[in-house]
Amino acid sequence: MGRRRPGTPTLEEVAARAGVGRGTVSRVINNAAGVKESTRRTVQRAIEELGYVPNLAARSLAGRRADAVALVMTEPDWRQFAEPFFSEIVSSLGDALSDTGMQLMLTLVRSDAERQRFLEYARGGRVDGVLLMSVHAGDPLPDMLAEARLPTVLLGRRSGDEYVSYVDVDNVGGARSAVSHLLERGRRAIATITGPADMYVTQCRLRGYQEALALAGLEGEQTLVAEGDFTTESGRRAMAALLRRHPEIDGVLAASDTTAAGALETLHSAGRRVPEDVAVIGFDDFPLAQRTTPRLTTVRQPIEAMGRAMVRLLLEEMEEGAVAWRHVILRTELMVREST
Amino acid sequence: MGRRRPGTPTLEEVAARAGVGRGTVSRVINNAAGVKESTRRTVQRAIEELGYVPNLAARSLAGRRADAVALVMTEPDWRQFAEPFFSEIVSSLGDALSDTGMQLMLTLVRSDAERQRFLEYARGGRVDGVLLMSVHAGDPLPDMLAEARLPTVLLGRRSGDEYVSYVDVDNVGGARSAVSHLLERGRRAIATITGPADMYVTQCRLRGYQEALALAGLEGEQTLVAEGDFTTESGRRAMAALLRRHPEIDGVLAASDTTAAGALETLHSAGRRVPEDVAVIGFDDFPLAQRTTPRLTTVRQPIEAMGRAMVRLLLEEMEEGAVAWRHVILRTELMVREST
DNA sequence: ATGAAAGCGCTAACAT
DNA sequence: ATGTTAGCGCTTTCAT
Repeated sequence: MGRRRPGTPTLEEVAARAGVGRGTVSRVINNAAGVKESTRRTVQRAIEELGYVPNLAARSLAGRRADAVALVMTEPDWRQFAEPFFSEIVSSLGDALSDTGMQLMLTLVRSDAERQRFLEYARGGRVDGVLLMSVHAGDPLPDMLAEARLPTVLLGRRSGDEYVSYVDVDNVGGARSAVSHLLERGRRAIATITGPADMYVTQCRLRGYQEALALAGLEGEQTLVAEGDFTTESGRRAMAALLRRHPEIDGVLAASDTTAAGALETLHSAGRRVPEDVAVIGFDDFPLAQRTTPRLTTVRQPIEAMGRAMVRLLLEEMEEGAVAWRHVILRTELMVREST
Repeated sequence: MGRRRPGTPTLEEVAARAGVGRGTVSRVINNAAGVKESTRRTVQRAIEELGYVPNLAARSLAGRRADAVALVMTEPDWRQFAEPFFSEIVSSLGDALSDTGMQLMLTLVRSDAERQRFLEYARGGRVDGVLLMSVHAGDPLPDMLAEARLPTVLLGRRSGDEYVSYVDVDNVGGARSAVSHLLERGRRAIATITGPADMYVTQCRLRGYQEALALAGLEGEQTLVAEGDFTTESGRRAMAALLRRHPEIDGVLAASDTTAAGALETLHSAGRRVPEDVAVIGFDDFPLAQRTTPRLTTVRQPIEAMGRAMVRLLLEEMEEGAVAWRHVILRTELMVREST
């Protein structure tokens, strides 16, 4: 195939035009020290006049770096994509990366074939590191990347003994404090709508939920637990099922912002008043959902900090050549807004 | 910075191990014809044993192609991201590209700085072509890419005389047939919730809406038009405003699936029955929304075909070196499901 | 401070 | 059918 872009000036032509060596031009475009101010300007003018743009393939080859990192979504059905959580994370990663001069590229891995393709792409040196979102328990991609010694950082972990570098939040603690909060306010029939059962984050939050109940001397009933998948629709469905089984429910811990929104809709339709009859706590509470269905209490995840931490870990791994894994667990915070 | 991955075997080492020349190895990894089956296997064994992976930077440099295309979102506030339409398009692009062996990478351009960064990235040869989604009227990125002679295909156009290659649908016709359909069923007070006013797609659909009314001898009132931004929330808000101004509304044309969903929610809350009191038609109707709020009639966009067409145009431009622009306008289809 | 030169790992054209 | 060779455009010593 004849994919090519002819007529692109090279560094050599710039050097010729500026009457300097190629090394000097290289130093100029990389802002390296040790170039006389006057020559720097001469070179810069030549660059402008020729409309020179560095060839990144050549730079990669010579410099052995890609100046790009991939953010991979392995979500098999990626309705997750639509989560405000997801876009907030992407935003914060973009911000954190913008200082480093690296490009962030999103990649979707929906099948084994795509997983393989991405692996070749990454091992081929097109990215310097990989960030992974929403990893499910059995996902082999982190291991494949680790084996290839590619700097890799997960958002969340696949299990309690995850080794690959990750940034996670204290999900057990977050869930526990949310449920404890409800119990202190006198709620007794507290249900929970979880995320996908094969995600560690789900298990952690469930444990927090159960621990809080146990602390209060209550024993969690299996029928007060409904599985969702972080979407609004799953929140609606799960809430409806819970109400059918337990009309007496007076508190709910939801897996996410959007799940909580779905649950609230169903509660409203069923004529329940919120929070008078039923209090709902979810993880995070984004502006859009707030406008629709304001809640008073949420478990807040420090999304900005999560993005920054992921980038920091990745840079550290890149720096030293992926010889060690690092783990960061950030605190969640129970956020209570006073009703107005 | 010490970003590097040492110990990666090269093609040369593979050649040595297999006892062949580098050319032969190159032919094998590229599945080129003209290699004896026995040597091919010898080489393949050497590749396996060494765990060889081609260096893509070197390949790019020598072959002058990146084997990757970027899908760029320029949406300044990218709640669009959450649209099923968006994920469907990405899916169809992924499918269409998977045959070509090219990587699809999503890129977000949220600011001028990011626009510039992406431009350097693309001009630097990291992608062979660029796909652009949801371009607003004044977006300069398509022109910048065109000037750099980068194969580029837009989804939708910035105006009626767009020149850069694009794939669009017949928005005027789609909107017109939807409104005509409503008129034929006896509706008279038909409102519309549009997309952002600075998008050509919005103007086209509005024109279709007005044309249908004019054909029926009605004159469209300005107050029957409300601006949204494709989101569910904007659908709710706009519908509420419309109902306030025109309680007699008996038909609505919505900008999208999600906008329609929002409008339907508001209608339900207001005690209106759908479609007995008010009929709602939107562009597209995705499974998720269907479950929540089934509608009977939609304007269907051929999303699969749109993705395929975009990839085809891009490949053609790449083939010939971006010497011509191509435009494709796909038909929309009014889809009437019989109520059950 | 700057120029010259040696690669980086691959593809493709040219030999054989 | 396969080996050889000349780049691709840049970064990075090493001289000067």
